[in-house]
Amino acid sequence: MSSEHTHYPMPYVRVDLCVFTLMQGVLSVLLIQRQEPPHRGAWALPGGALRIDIEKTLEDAAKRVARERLQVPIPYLREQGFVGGQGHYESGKWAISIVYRALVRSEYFAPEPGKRVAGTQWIPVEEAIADEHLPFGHTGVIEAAAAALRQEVEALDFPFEILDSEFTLGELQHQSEVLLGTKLDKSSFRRRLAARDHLEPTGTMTQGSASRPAQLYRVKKRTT
Amino acid sequence: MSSEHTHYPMPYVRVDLCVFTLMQGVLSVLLIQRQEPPHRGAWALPGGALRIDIEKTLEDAAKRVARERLQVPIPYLREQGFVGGQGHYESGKWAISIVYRALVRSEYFAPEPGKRVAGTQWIPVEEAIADEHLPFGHTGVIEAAAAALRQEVEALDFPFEILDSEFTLGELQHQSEVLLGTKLDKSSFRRRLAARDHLEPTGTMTQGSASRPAQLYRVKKRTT
DNA sequence: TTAATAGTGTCTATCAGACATTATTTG
DNA sequence: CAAATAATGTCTGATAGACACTATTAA
Repeated sequence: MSSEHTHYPMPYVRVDLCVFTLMQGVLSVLLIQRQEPPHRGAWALPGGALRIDIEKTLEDAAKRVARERLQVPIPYLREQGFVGGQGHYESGKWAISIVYRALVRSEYFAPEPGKRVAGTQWIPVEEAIADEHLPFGHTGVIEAAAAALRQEVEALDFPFEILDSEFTLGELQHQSEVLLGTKLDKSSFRRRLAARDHLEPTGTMTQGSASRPAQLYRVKKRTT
Repeated sequence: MSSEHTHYPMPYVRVDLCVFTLMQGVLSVLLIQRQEPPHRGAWALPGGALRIDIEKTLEDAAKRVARERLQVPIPYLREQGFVGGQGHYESGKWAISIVYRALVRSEYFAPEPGKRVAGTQWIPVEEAIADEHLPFGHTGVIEAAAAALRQEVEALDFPFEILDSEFTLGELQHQSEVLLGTKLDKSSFRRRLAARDHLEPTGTMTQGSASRPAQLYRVKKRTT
């Protein structure tokens, strides 16, 4: 009896990135303009073929995709999910997309069109979701990824990666507000944060801020 | 310039199932004993190669895997996630597992060893998670899937699929308690349920129960 | 009657949001 | 001084859990 995995044809496997940032106070997602078919000229999530000949993990692949397509290194990668099926990428052909999610600081993450990319663009998530024309089912992917991100922020299971290593609670609150798209109450926000017990004061304060100095905090080292 | 997806070697792609049920009041997961290498003889999640030659979607693949390996049809499939990398399935080789989660009623879901399966077994989730010897990283997969399932139940975003089409609130609460592994307060459970507004009374009551008859409920049709 | 479960009401602790107040800096 | 933000306190409304109580059936 033949082994179960002998010589079945395998699908085309891609790794796609859903990279979010805050642009002018709005949660935005990074799209690239495709330089190659299918959907040449269209805007879509950055992604690329999985290269099992040169990498060992899916996360490696996601990082390489960022380097190649966007010419920047990428932190904060989280597994988002998968989509696929026959005709997912090219008509009639089988393809699977493995999707990773990221959140970056736009000051430090300046994507430049790389290999097979004609252009890059941050577009507000709400616009992206409203745009039914995104290829490869990316509209749905972005919607799901943004929901997952916002749920993290609401639970204060926060991607602290996008702040400096030391930050004030005011800065943290502001980031959260922009990510969620709503105002938060200061008192309540701090109470909830304290309950999570993930932060600790550094002992030093901000200086020269034209207002009262604020305590700086850092993320506690995990005792996992 | 060559197209981005020409002739890269692709990984072996599997679809694995994390099927849960309630056995004797304990949340349990279905394992199969492998009849083929790798890990011949070991117990692991049921799964199989993606067959792009005979199916069109990943969900189709998951359903076929259930038919072939377990000889039963499967309802309630949810996307769970992915794992993979070099050596994930066979030493040195690249493989990806697409994982679907399911919850079934053990009275109606009687798996029988199918193709390449030496045996099937329900084992309590806590035991499975404690067992570090499960191959293919399935320990972690089961842990994540059970957490996702329990989160659904806690939020009363409930897999009503595992109940009869008409059921009492007592039955529903009992199912939830077993899934979560904790007792719930009746009054509070009903209040939260009412707030969700997902159920409606059928108008008829249970009969012959040696205790007070209970109102039967059904799931409201979604107005999505 | 008792046993069993259904169904509901009440009390309380918790917690998040609203809002006020005081503190501390620069200009 | 005013303007700005930090930091904290207080009140209130919503909600979940604990618990009690009544209701309705079979045996």
